[in-house]
Amino acid sequence: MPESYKEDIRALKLFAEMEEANFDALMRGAYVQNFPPRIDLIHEKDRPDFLHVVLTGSVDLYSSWNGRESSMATVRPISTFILAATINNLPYLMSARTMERSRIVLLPSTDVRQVFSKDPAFARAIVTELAQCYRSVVKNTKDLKLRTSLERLANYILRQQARTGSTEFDLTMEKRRLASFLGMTPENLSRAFKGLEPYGVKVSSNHITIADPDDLARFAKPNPLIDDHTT
Amino acid sequence: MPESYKEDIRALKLFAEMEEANFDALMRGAYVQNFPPRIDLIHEKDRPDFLHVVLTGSVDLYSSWNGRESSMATVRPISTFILAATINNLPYLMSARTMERSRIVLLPSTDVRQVFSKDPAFARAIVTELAQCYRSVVKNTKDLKLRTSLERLANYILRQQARTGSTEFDLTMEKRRLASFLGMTPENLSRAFKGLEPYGVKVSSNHITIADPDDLARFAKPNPLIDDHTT
DNA sequence: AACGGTGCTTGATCTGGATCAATAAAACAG
DNA sequence: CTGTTTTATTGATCCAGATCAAGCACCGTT
Repeated sequence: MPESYKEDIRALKLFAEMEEANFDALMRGAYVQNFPPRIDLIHEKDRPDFLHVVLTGSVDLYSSWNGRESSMATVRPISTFILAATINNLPYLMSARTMERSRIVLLPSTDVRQVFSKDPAFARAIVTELAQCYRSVVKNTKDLKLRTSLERLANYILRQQARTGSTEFDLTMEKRRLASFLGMTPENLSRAFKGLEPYGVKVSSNHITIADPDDLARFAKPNPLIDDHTT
Repeated sequence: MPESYKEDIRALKLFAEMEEANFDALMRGAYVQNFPPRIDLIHEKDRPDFLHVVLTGSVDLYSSWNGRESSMATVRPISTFILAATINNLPYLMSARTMERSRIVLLPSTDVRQVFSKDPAFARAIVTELAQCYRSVVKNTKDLKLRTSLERLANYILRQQARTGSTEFDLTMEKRRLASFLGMTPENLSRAFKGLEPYGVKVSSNHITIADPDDLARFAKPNPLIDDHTT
């Protein structure tokens, strides 16, 4: 594996503090792979053979039941998925597919578990990471249970504004996937965008413009305990 | 603190493997408290002063936004809440109140974090615990996004059957709280119970009887990746 | 027993969002 | 480029579930 990839991975908080020797051991079994768009990487119920690290591109985590399907989260560079299954050696709860052309590192699960059990710094880093993941899912559940779909969309737009630091941005995923992620149908997302026009949200194709963020925020009532995914 | 409580706590997987000295240090700062029903223990947004351990009774974790409220989970003996906030020293995402008379141990967060950073066995146990918590919330999200309210209720009843090992049992919480937990209104829960009658579910007051579990399961289509909260 | 409070149920109505259907607009393959 | 497939939009309709409004059962208090 190219040295520069290793540096990218080592830069992650998760791997930053661990012992050099252990990191090397992890990297020895690792390999990189490039995937085209819409390729299934893992499938729920499978056993966690590898811990995945997204270097470029993006990955959609989704779940299915009884013929229905729902997008659960998007993984963007540089970060890992799905850590919890790997650590506890239990079946994946979600499937993963590339959203675009993506470069992904595969770390054998057995290696990860082995290093985890002998490197305290790595174990502690995993704790922090998992705690953050847990908190993100809780926030997402609050979003789903406490808000209407229009409110969820409004807050999603405000989060994107915060992320990009601009009142104008492009959607990072196709609308049907955004709809699924927000727990609604594509038709309804279309109408929801219309429903936010009175609050100054303009949509053309996948480009969003927010005329007056304060106006939108008065409607959306964003809350760090739901919308700030950094804490 | 009575010695027997310490033993109860030590019996938890979370504390079982840690060094004696560290466990003692944790227990030195700990104290037990008895709470009447419906007492608020912690409030979302507060800082995590204590890791809580429920010894007896039960605790409801709930969240609020914009005047709305929703039950997120129930904590039963013997287990801890809310670990993630304590470890990362970040504000609680959920509030907690006793559902009935409850005995609860309070462990100062600073002690927990201190022991966490010097006891590898404890750190590893926390990883396992957090990974499990994470997976539970993901399962809950799948339940919410992939199922109708009737299906959620049907699967909830089947989970209770599995938990109690009997086709007859009493609901462990009042119906209004169950409704909130399942993401519906009390009125709708009432009607949902009626809607399950054709599948052999009998309800009288808070007592549930399942005439034919297979019949109910054919409708509910339970799935371990959503309904088995032990893995 | 009478009282007031709270939670549960039931009916009537309303509405947010899903579904169905049709068209338009992209994205893609050959 | 052309035809094909997928996605997005829009309108019409439908339905699950929320809300509103009584009435009822239960429960602890006096």
